Amino acid sequence: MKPRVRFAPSPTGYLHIGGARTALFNWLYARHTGGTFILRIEDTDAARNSQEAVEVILSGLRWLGLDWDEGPLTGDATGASKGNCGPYFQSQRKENYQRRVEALLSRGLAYEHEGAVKFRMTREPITIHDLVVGDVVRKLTDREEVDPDFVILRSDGQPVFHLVNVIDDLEMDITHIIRGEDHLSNTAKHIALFQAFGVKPPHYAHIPLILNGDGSKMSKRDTGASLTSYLDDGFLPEAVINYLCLLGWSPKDNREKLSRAEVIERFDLPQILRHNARFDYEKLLWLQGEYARELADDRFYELAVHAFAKAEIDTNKFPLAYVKAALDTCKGKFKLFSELPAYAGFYFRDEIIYQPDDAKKVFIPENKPRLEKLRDAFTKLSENQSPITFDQFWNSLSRGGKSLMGDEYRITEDGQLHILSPKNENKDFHITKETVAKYFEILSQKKSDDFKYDFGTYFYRVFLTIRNSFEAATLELALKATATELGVKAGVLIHPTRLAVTGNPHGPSLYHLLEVLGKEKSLARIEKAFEKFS
RNA sequence: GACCCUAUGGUCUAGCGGUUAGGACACUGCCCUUUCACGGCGGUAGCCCGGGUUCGAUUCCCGGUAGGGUCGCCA
Repeated sequence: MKPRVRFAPSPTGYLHIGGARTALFNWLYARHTGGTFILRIEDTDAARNSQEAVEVILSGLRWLGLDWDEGPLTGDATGASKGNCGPYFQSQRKENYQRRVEALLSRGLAYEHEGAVKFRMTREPITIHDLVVGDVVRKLTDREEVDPDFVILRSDGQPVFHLVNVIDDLEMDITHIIRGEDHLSNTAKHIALFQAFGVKPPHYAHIPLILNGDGSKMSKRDTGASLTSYLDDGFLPEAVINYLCLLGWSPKDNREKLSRAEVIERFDLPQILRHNARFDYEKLLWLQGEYARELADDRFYELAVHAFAKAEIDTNKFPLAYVKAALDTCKGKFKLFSELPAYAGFYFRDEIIYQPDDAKKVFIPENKPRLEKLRDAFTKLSENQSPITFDQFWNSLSRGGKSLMGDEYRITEDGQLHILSPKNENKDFHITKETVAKYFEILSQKKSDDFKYDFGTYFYRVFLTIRNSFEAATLELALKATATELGVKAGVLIHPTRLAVTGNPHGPSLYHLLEVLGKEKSLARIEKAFEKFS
């Protein structure tokens, strides 16, 4: 018999990233084995559930490309579905539960208690044969020793999770239950229920949980907990899928970037890891960059236009060829589509918006390994020569002219510790607006010393208008020649020009963006910038 | 409190009774480079602790510690 697996979320209004991975692993197992992937909505808590909340789940799974073979087609609990084991909403399966509970009652396996119905739970330890964790012997806890029985029907007549979960898995012929490890302890109850119904329990596979970057439990409020946030931030579903595969599962051959088909081929339950994994946003971002770079043009344009639209930039007002040419200069240069409006908005805006200076700051909290090292060192010193201040600590690091890690340190007045990377005077590659302002100044001085014309007018008119062609290659040659003529490095011309035209010290290739932007716009912006800066 | 799971650099992981403990992200040095990004070549950093088994333990066993989960008329 082919495996039948299911993803059974509760519609709470959002899809947890951990839930998405549970869905993914179920889906992968079904696709790998040629089995069936079922989506079931556990909406027993009527007060909390809504059609919108179900839609969030459906759209999330669709975005990830996790198609289900059986399950609802819309968020409407009474609406259409596919598959022979419906309905796939628990709110529509009440009679089944009632019937099953009555059977248990009549056989003395359950009993009424204060208006509710409780299941007579065995007091013996139950062994769970888990495909990931191995055999687990679950004993009763001290509280359960007092009363091992648990409620299966509330006093208001509503069935409880443990009951409905088991009944549906039973009636839907689920063969493998792949779910989060948070259910491992509960599994003993479920096995006991299956046995009470006279059925052999399905196979279990409990997968490790996803934790926050700091190792704490990822809860609803944590950033990145909701799948929707990845869609909103402009992530690609293939990047998210790939990353999720790598959390708690390994192809075991050092591959990191795997296509969907490759994962389906390799995926199996025994390779699932047994320990929880922390969510590493940086690594996801890396994969995002990998996939973003190799996006097919059509899809790239579509996503880019959408990203601009979200930032209220209407690219449709521009000729299609212009939009495409503009976007071509950006491809492979950014990772998240949410970055695009700030990165390339200058192509489509009349006014230049001077973007905030995003030069990298070397501030200790972003530098965890070192921070921990420093903390260790500080702790040791504090223990040995207490009391010690941060100043003394720093002095000890600097003793003999060498710092601990070969870097310079500085402690500010508020006690914050900063690391200053060694300065390299030969490098001016980290362009900030400050640097650019300096270049403007150099250019202004050139004007008074060497030229009798207004510099901005002179240089840019000559450089940009005298040429017949306004093409990237020509522009590059002309600019470099002019720099030589002026006796300055090319960067002294390049960076002010970039800032003038784009409003950003970083961006696409200057020559290419000038070509796309065109002579008129480029010149107008340059002149305006000279008024502003010089 | 009880029960259950887990433990390889900062993070995700590969691996093995004898290895120079491998890869990726991040960090970092150099090269390339107009910036950003990409790419190339390097670097820092790891087997949680204590016992036991063994000629030998990161690997097997036990204990501790730490992290996570569960013990609901939530799911």
